[in-house]
Amino acid sequence: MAIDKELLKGTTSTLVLQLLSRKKMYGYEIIQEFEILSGGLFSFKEGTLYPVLHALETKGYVKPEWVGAKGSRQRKYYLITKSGRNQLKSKKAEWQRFTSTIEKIFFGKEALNEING
Amino acid sequence: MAIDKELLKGTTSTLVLQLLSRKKMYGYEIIQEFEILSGGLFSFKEGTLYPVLHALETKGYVKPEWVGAKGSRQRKYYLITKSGRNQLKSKKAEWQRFTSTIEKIFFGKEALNEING
DNA sequence: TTTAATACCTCGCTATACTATGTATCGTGC
DNA sequence: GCACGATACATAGTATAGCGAGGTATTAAA
Repeated sequence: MAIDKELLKGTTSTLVLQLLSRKKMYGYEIIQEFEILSGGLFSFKEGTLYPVLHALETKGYVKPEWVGAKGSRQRKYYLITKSGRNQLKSKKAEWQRFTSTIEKIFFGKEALNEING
Repeated sequence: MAIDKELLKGTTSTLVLQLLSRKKMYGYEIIQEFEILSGGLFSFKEGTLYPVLHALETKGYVKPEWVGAKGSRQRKYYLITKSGRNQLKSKKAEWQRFTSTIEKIFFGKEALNEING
């Protein structure tokens, strides 16, 4: 298995990193944004997202930043790190290798993004 | 989650059905064929494939057929059923919806197979 | 005859995503 | 003022996929 087998199970962490690569966001905001971006096709549940964010933090890919006036609602914003950007780039490349291969098997042709890209 | 969440975890069953849609095959042969088709990018382990084949059989998507002269090596060939072909078609469509969405998020464009296909 | 490849199988482990639940703040309507 | 839904964080328990490790047996090659 030259490709990370985890890719088979999910792209959750990579999707989260992708969103954070554009702007810092807080958990609840990420959940809503995915709902919109996917056109309702899929959504992240809280029980999925928060542990993922904590795991990304542990690995040093994101850094949290509490924002909010004292005594008011606190929002935990996450910022992607340099290491996180490297990880994102690597995982997206892996995604393309994986999907290219699946497309070839499913539809009997080279992946279009290799022909055209 | 309008899309089957299982897709996030794996495309294994669908890949197996895809191979069986072309010709009947036996387990060990499927493992070797995937190794070749994926160019060594990934492979199915026996601990994964055999349970998958049994699950597909339980669902009625494939039917087993023992082949081999009496007293000689027996090979358990699997044949895809009509129901299995319907499932395959449905799952491949689901795969395309899913990857289109991910591509859009990752690379900020409509999936190429929608633009060109 | 020993070894590697072929060919089938199952048990237990790990990791992911989900459900359910808990806590607390904020905005709106009455 | 307060009830209620939306916002915002979090964790515990559950289900399941894929894998590692092990088992059995046949066949071919050294």
